[in-house]
Amino acid sequence: MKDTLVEKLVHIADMLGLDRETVRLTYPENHEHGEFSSNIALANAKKSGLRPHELAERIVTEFKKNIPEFVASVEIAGPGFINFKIKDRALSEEIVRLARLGADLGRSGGEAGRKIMVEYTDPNPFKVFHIGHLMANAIGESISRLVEFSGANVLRANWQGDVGPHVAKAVWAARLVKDRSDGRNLDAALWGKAYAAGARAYETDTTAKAEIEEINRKIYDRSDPAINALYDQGRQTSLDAFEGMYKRLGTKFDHYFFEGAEGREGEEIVRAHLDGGIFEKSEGAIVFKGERFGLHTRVFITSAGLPTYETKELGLNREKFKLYPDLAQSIIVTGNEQSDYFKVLLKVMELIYPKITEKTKHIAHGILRFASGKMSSRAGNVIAAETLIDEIKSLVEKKTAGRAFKQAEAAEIVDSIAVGAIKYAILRQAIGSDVIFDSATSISFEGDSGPYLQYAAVRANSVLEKAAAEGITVGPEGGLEFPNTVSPLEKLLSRFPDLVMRARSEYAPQIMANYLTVLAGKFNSFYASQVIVDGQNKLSPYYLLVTKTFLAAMRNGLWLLGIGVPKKM
RNA sequence: GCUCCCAUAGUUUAAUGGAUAGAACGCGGGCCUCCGAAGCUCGCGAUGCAGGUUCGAUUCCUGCUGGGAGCACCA
Repeated sequence: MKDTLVEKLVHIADMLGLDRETVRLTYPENHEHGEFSSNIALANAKKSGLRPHELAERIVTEFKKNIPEFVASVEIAGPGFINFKIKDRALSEEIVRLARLGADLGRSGGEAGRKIMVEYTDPNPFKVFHIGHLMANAIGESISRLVEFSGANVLRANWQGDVGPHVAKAVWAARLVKDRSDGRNLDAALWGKAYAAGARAYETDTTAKAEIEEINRKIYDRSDPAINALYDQGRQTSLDAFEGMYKRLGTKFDHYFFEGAEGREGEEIVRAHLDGGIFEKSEGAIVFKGERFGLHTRVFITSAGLPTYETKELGLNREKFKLYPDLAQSIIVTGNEQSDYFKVLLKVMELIYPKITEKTKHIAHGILRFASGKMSSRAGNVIAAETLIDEIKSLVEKKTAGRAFKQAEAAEIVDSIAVGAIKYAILRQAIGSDVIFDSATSISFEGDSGPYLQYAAVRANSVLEKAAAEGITVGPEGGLEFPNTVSPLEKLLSRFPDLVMRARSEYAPQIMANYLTVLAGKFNSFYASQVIVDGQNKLSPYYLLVTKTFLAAMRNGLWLLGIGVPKKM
């Protein structure tokens, strides 16, 4: 319906000599303003030399010459808005149409054939998978799924620092621990502690600092068998632990890139452009002077001859397009503390390989902070993702204590609710600003929360199950009885496919999160205002059809946020 | 010091330059002999300050105030 109206308005805009780019339809907040609204007359009044109201009248006159069947009325309101009201019957029929789409509701083919890589999470082996990684993962996964729904072929990528000073610090400390513990291997948590211990020693102990720097070099050139063995074991242990976390979060990566490999590729690029005016030598290091572009200077090769993160990333981004020359877009999700760094990197990339750079997009997110409670962030205190999830899990367990679940399904339900609660808290607001996660009060499972959405979906599912048990059919497509007036639920539900596209094009999961919250509220009101499953009511099959469409929208909408719908809760 | 980002009810936040700034938590009322009350329903309550652009500014521009981040061999 929206597409048909836009098409017609574009046609009229062309006829009247208006800017067709200004043709946009919005959903008015006030339902008295109809289902769709256009400000085209306001936007073009000045250029056309007419008053907004006069221009609106001309447009409406043209529009009425051939009015689409589903339109109930067209009115000019306020300063010159054109408001469209849709027939209730047409909205009901739209719900029938959406119901037929089933699991494909919201999918479109606009980006079919496009290959898009999304890089996110990026934890470093030897260090803990912390809540920053959790946040990046939630956002990156949701963006990946939004892109996937538009028909593109998404390649999920993970970029991990398996070499560098942080690794040397961990290996240095691990060596000492191993000497004292019968040569037993360290698990992922101990490796995380080893890193922290090594990092402290590096700051305070000059002997340790020298040893760590030597280990760093040995890791790069793999010259010491004992170090190699320790390093290989630690790397694998960390990566295995990360896989467990991805499974829990519902992410599966297609590609793992490592700094060890890309660093060598990056070095070649830097050395190849050393005399080309991009890089220069300074104090023994090779640097890029960004000041001439309004940026800052960054080191690419250290005075010790080792590549820095920037060089490794230079290799990485070329490698992505070497692997997939037909990549249409490369999206990189990181924390916003890297925003300025990325500006420098993208400038260097633009100077070296402009075509790749055009297709590369950096998305920056904020950090997860805690207002109060035992997880409130103290300086230098890194919170493991697992700690947060377990904390929320225990809250969920308390909350669900009164519910009778089978032992086997209880664990799955609690995990689904806990992860859903955390993901929703991250995705409900605009990417880029910090998420304030108050572990004392804000993890309520009421109102604006993941569990609220899951609850509405579970409830809808239980209604449908009851109908099936009572043998009431869900909206037979021929001879379905429609109500005279449609509820706000159907109106909102009909926007779902359009909202998915908007969330995708703006890289904004929060558009979906917000929409689902309002939608769930409308369903809850719908549910409260009449009995849906009622063998005596001729409208019951229609109500069930609306419920079915609602559930499909919730399932797909929550899936786009990376949140599952439990069977019960 | 320089650069970037942010500022909306008590709190956490939404709003492709548009109409009466939308929610949630909290607070105060009402609703379970009816499909799951983790729900529904009614009420109170907000655009940091000063200018500018515009028919129209939470949104764009300038300054100020307050907060966060980054700025040479870390990632």
